[in-house]
Amino acid sequence: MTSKNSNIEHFKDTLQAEGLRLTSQRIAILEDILASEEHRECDDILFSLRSNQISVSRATVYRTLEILEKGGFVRKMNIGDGRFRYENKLPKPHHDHMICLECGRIIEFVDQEIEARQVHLTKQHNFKLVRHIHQLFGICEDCQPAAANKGI
Amino acid sequence: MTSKNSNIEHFKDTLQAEGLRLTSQRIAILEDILASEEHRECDDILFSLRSNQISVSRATVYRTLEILEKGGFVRKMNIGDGRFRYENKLPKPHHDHMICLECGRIIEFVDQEIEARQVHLTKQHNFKLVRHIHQLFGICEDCQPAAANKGI
DNA sequence: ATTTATATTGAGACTGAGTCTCAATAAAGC
DNA sequence: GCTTTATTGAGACTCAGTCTCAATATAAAT
Repeated sequence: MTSKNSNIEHFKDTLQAEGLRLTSQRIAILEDILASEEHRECDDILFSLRSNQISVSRATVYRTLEILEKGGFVRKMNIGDGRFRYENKLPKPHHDHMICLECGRIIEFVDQEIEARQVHLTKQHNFKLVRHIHQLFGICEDCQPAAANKGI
Repeated sequence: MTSKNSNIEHFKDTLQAEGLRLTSQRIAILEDILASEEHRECDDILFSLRSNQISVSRATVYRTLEILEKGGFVRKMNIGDGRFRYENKLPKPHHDHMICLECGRIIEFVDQEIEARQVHLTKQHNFKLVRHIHQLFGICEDCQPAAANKGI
């Protein structure tokens, strides 16, 4: 609980620095995200809150996710299916994602060689690298038998 | 013109193989895409056609882009801003993109080391790699003075 | 503890990219 | 040319996400 409370404290500081207020909805949303290791979309978070008897509007979830993203609490990601996913960013070092086209499972990966090549390549073009997206789409181990049956 | 005609022939074959028809709209859309090296969204293509006195509906552009993508004539890409871009894929080897956050300019790149690492990493997870997205976001050479003024 | 100023919330209207419907039209094969 | 059936265009529709605004809640001041 100590680390959870320290996260809430950190959040409170972030809000104060922006002249924003600490509300019960914002705390509930942050706690829900801290308690999950998944890459969830807005409605997943909304339904998770509801399953804990916490009623928050969809608009507030979106608004809070934006604040959390800016504060570095949450990572917003786009896997190209038209909906954004959000993951708890706090305990995690940088990583990218493998995404199973069959089941949607997300596997995290990092590779220092790739990271280094990115820096090298952008320098070559005198391009100032700010962030990157690297997503590997395919079929995860568990889905390969099923995918083979469908002829994929 | 020979290569253009051969592309149209190739398109015709692709359509026939699927029981689809060669229409003036489909040809016009393909020709417009073949004539451009840019990464354009649907409306860019629509307006480009209109500027050549060719009237096609937005629905037909979307429908044709889907056929062209499946046939390997066009690459559909998502840079995370909510709109898909389409690029002429025919003359090009595989590449990924650097995207300027200031001006939207897109620089293409390839790196064999990165390609090899992707294969290696997915093998480690027994993940069957189908395709990937690798996008480097930042500030291009031309925009760096302007971006510096804004404090980026 | 009350009051005050103002940030936040919820409900639902709205937006915008992209998809779908369906009657009218146009390819393709005969 | 005739017939069959794929295609088109116009606009309705979808869906994720944003915006509006009156009602409410927070934080600071008193």
